[in-house]
Amino acid sequence: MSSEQTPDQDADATGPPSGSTAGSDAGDGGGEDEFHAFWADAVADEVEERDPNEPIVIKGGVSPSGIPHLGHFNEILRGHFVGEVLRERGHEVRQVFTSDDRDPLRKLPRRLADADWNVVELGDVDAGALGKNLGKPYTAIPDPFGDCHDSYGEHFADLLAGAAELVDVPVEVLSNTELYQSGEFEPEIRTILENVDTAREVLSEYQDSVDAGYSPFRVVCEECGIVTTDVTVADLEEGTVAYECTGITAGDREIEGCGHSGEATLRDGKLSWRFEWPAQWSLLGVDFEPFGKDHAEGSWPSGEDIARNVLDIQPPVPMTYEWFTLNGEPLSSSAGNVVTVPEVLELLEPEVLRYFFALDPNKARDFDISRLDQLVDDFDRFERAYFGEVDDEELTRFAERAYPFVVAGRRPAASGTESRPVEEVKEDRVRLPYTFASVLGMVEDRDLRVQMARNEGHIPEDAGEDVIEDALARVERARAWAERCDNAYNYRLQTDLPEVDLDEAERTALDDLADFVAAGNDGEAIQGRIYELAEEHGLETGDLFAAGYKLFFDKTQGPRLGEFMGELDRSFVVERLRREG
RNA sequence: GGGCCGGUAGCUCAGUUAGGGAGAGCGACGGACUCUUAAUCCGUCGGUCGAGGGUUCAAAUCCCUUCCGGCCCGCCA
Repeated sequence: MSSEQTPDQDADATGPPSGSTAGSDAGDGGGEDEFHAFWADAVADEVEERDPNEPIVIKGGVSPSGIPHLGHFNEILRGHFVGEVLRERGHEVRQVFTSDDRDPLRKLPRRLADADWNVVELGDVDAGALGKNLGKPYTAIPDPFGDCHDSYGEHFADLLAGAAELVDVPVEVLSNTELYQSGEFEPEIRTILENVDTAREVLSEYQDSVDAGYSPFRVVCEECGIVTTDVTVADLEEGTVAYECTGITAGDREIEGCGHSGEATLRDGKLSWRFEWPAQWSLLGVDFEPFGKDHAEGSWPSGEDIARNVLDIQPPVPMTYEWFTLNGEPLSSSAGNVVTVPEVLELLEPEVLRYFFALDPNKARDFDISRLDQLVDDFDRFERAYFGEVDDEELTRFAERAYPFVVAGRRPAASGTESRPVEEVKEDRVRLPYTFASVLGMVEDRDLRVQMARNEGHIPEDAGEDVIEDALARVERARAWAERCDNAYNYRLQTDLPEVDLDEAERTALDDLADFVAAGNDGEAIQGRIYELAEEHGLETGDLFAAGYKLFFDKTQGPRLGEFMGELDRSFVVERLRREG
């Protein structure tokens, strides 16, 4: 489970899959542990050791508290890779994702996103109306963007599911609220309430505040709608509880209750998180669940205990993932340090993003947008390693195993819930180096981009049209990256003559250069000629280059000028050098 | 205070499962291309493997201690 408010998690770390780290070295299976180059295989081993029933159930979950961001994708993609490995081993796998949407809204997020991922500030919606819903379940709060969804909770759960589909991970989203309302959760709630003394005893070992008055079940007040905690069992046989709406504590502030006293059924409330999580395992038969490191020392140990000693089930195989940072800072919805999946997919291919999550979950990583070129380069190298083109044994072992899962996601089939793999491994695929792609992004013309790529040997002569099209797709993304970061690749060939202020020597030098270009010399020759002309006209080379850059890019720096001009239409270059248009 | 996870080159990271050569990419620097101008190619530099101790013929890897960072041990996810 990932979380809602806090600096959200994300990183990765295979936690101590129960078997691997701590515990079980003493166990039976010594010797059968195989080395795996891909962590998902090691996790899959552990899942298989449980002798799970088919289908194997992999779960994740999150509170739909606000904009789904990249951190939440640990929850989805870590499970996805394990699921894919298990499928490959012949198992039937069901990957579900609970929207923990009966959780109460504890504070208003600073920013929201509409159904099309447009991020808006809290002030752009009716914050006052939204603020009246503190303490109420997400599914009991109106969609802040009007009627696009039935509730706040559904709005953000839907965004998350949509984002998962963008990276070809189909997840089955289950609403907690529905599980409660439909009565599906009742058996677990009953078991816990029937054994409430044991339940308290178990949890009290992990939480000091648990005393004889603690109720694992909370009720949504029929009067004011908040999730209140002052609950006592009235008649378990009838399935009713009594409550008094005394309010709840949300972070540093108290949400006042209305004081109403009433009775409610087991469908009208929710289990506290520490019980809800194991109850989900029980109800859904969960075999594997990844979670952020915040849970590793908190709710996981108590959940495991509750599963065994209150619900009498075997807890799932756990996996802790480390959180990652964004641009060197913790992800934080409140501080605004978040990036969404659609945003990221404007900058790189889905498989590169999937690759990021295929790396060791146990290591905290930084998702640094200013250096995405490095991530993409790493992915390209990883890809080449799969095809045996990299002299690196370790990387090759990892790539041979993980690459097919990284490039091949799944999409729902036309009917039913079965999914199918997409994106076959393509051997003839051309990947333009990312920074080179951003150089191509300086020009608009598609044919010119192709020609430049061919000249540099990045596109083979025999490349088919579809291969070229695929390769060019990266140019738009690299272009978007250069613009977003406004970095050394953010130059744009100016279609109209920029305003330039040149001195006499510069003008004559440029005129001479125009003649040289007009005579049909190629890019390399032009590049050389610039140096000669600078000398002949008593100019600093830097000044002449700057004049050239000014003419073509309206900046004082740019890519290798001569070669670049050599790629362009000759008459255009000549005209531009003569400041004629 | 207790616990979990990390710490390997300027940067991003492999390598720790099972002890034996300290590695890659990028960057930087140098060079080539008539050329100081971010796309190509060649080369070089670059690390007390956070620190200290122990075990061992041999430790980045195992053990102990310790420093730094993140997280948990309240709430909540």
